[in-house]
Order: sequence, then C-alpha cells, then structure tokens
Amino acid sequence: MIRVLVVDDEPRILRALRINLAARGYDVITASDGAGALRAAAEDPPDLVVLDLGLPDIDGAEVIAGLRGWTSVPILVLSGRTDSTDKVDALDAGADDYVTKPFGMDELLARLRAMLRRAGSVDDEPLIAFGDVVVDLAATRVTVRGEEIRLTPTEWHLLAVLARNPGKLMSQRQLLLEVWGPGYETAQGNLRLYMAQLRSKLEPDPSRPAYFRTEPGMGYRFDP
Amino acid sequence: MIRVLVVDDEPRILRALRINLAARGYDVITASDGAGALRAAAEDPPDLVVLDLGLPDIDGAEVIAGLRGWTSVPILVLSGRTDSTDKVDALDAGADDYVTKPFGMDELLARLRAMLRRAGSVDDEPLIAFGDVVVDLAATRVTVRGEEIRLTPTEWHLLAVLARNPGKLMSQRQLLLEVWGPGYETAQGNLRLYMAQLRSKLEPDPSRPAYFRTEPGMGYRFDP
DNA sequence: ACACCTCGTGAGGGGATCGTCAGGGATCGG
DNA sequence: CCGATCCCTGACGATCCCCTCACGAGGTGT
Repeated sequence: MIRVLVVDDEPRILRALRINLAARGYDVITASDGAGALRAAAEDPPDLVVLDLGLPDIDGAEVIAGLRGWTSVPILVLSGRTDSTDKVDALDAGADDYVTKPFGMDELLARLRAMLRRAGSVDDEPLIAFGDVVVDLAATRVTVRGEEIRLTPTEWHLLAVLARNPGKLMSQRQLLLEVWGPGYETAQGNLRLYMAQLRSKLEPDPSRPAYFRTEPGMGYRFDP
Repeated sequence: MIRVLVVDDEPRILRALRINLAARGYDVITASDGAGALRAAAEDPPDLVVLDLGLPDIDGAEVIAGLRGWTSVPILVLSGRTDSTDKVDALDAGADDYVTKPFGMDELLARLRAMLRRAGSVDDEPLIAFGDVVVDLAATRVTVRGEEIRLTPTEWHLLAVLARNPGKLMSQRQLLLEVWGPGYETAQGNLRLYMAQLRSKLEPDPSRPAYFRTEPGMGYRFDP
C-alpha cells in the first residue's frame, strides 16, 4: 500500500484529495500545518508528499527543507500563487513538482504516478553498513551483529540525517534545524545528549567514537 | 557537462532554449522532429530530454515510448495544449514533467534542476587539490595522502578563504576581516600564528612553504 | 655596521565547548 | 491510577581551542 501524506490548511481541498486518493487505493494520512506535517512524516514515513505552500505556521520552503534533511521522498507542491519565483524557490528547495490551484484531479494523479514511477525505478541503496552495524533507511531498522537495536524517534531521526550525509561535516545548527525544526537552533545540550545515546547504542567503544566523530567547535561527522 | 536534448519544430523556441541552456553551462543538442530526436538520443545519449508534443512527423506519445524502451532519461514535455487529457496521456506514457506554453524560462530551468537532482546526475563537489592535499569544501574535509587531517574552526575558515581565491594575493587586512570579522584588523600576530598552523599541517616542508606563500609587506598567496 | 621592521616559532593562561550524570515533566498504554 | 518510555534541563569536570606575550631570524634603508 502506497502511503501519501497530504498537507493543506483548507479542509475542502484536504477532503477532496483524501477521497480521490483513497479511491485509487492510496493510504492517505493528512496534516493541516507545517509542524504537524513534519511530525507525521517523522513517525510514519510516507512514500509521497503533497504539500500546500500557504500554511499558517511555517513557511513552505522550511517544511521542504525539514523533510529533505533526512528523506528523499517525492514532494509535490500545491500553491494558489501563479508567481514564477514561488515555483522556482519551491523546486530549488527540493520539491519535485509544482501544481497551481485550481488543478485538475486527473492531472494531479497523473503527476503523482509519474513521480512514483521515477522514485521506484531509482533504487537508492537504503543499506548503510559500518563496523558491525547495518542501517536500513527504507525499513527504519538498525541492527548490530544481527541483533535489532531499538531507537527512539529522535535518535532515529538524528541517525538518518547523519547517514544521508556520510563523510560530510554537519554543523550543530544544521542538525538541530533538521531534527528538531526551526526554533531549537540553540539547544546544543540536547544534541550532545542524543549524540551520546547514538554512540552508546552503535559505537563499539562509546567513549572513543570511531564513526560518529566530533569536530570541536564545528559540528559532527558520520564516517563509515 | 550535462547533455540536454531539445526537441521542437518551432525554430524560435528551439533557439531560445539553446541560448538559455548553454548560458547555464548545459551541453545542448537539438532535433526538430521525432525521428531526428530518436536518432540523436540513440547515438549520443543525453542526460535530459525536453520534448515538444506538436511534432510534424511522429506523435509525441510514440516518441516518449521510443525513448522509454531503452532509457530512463528524465523527459520534460512541452505543449501548447492546455487540455488535461494530453497531460495525463503524456505523463502516463512515461514523461516526468509537463509544462504548457507559453512558459517562463526560469520556471522551466527550475524544473530541469529538480529532475536532474532526482535523477542523481548532479554531483557538483568542488574539490581543490595541490601536492598530496585534497580539500573538499562541501564536506569540510581535508586529506593528505588519503589520511584525514583535523583542522580547528579558525584553521578551516582561513583555509577556505584562501582556497576560494587561488593564485590571488590576499592582504592581511582582507584575511583578518574575512576570518575574524570587523575589529580584528590589527591582530596580525594571530594571522601569522594560524598561517603557521596551516603550513605545519598541509605543507610538505613547513619551513619552506610551497603553496601558502608569504608576500612580505603585502599579504599571503595560495598557489596550487 | 647598525637600527628598524616584518615574519616565524614556541610556551602558557583564560575561556569556550564537549561528554556525562541525575532528575523532572509529558505522553501512552495497561 | 500506575508504570514505562521518551524528551528536555541543569550542573559538573575534562578537553580542546584561541589569544597574548616574548624572542630570534631575515631583509632593508640609512
């Protein structure tokens, strides 16, 4: 079953999309603001996101960035604005397609099919291995020497962001923004805490980390 | 270099696309009918196809099918028809995106970027190499003979400024302003210190610098 | 030859950052 | 109502980094 996350603050459109998508056999989950969308996506990763730009709480581009930090799920943006710069901004922020309201339902469905087709054909290596650890990003599972390890949602989210950027230095600000969202950029104590949790669960010798390395004053680096 | 195949029978549009794409650094090849498009794609596979539906010889859907038979290259369809069924047909035939004429050039370019991003063919990793040293600005990583070298934040900041201006003489005032910010323009002792640290970590013979050269009385020059 | 300036090098104190532990509040399920 | 789980906050040593100071080397003009 293909899971679709629909984000829109207008109940009318939300209802229309839910009905039409459900009728085609999609599993639909919904959110009516940006924070809810990020939360819903985190706890139950969808295969496709339909995102309205005119949300009441968070700017659309930030929602896209928040998703792109840890997932490559296809994102289709809905917007009432026909302004060209909005389209360019959304697409460059990481969206995959852009449809202006009012839209034809059959066209929207065709675009969703095209996105799913492309996402399915690109088989992106969802398995990341280092040491005795295997991380399956698609299945949300991590094992150490074959034993499954339980991670809390926040731990997993942080691991996903790091694992999708192997070898790259991630600044504290970047990590805080992508895991906790806007407004938590100064909660560095938190980041230290969860980094310690990840290390204690995944590192062979947590006191001397080999894979989740600290770059003092700059950030953290995941190095398989 | 990213190769784009543009297929359109209207010389005006063909020219506009060629100029705009070439200006952005794409390698552009063109065709003015379906048969030519299939031939051109076969003998020199492009990374991206922009396809007009109103071709004189072959129906657009057949061109898409002809390409899809052997390649998964992203296809963006151009069309003058706003009819919804055309969009659905084209997308279901295997196209990845659909834009109606008249179109905004910046929107089209943004859609092309989005498609390339998803296809995974954009990997612009600016690498700077000199001697045995490789500097990866995107990942914030430096290696010497394959061994990773740890740099402190200030060291990295200074290196980044120099590496972004290869061969150019940077005055001390300029460097101090870029790295330490306003108010530190007179801390030349500091600059000497960190330049020495960089040389000791990156130069083959730190006492006789080959890449980080001193221009007495003027400043420093990074020369790969 | 001498004074003067700029640059390179070394050592050490002050301060920021990091890892760790303990504890309270919120949520969920039984 | 109670226990379990998870998230966040605060405090504490330990570590690492940045800056200052002092001294010697090399070049330049008088």
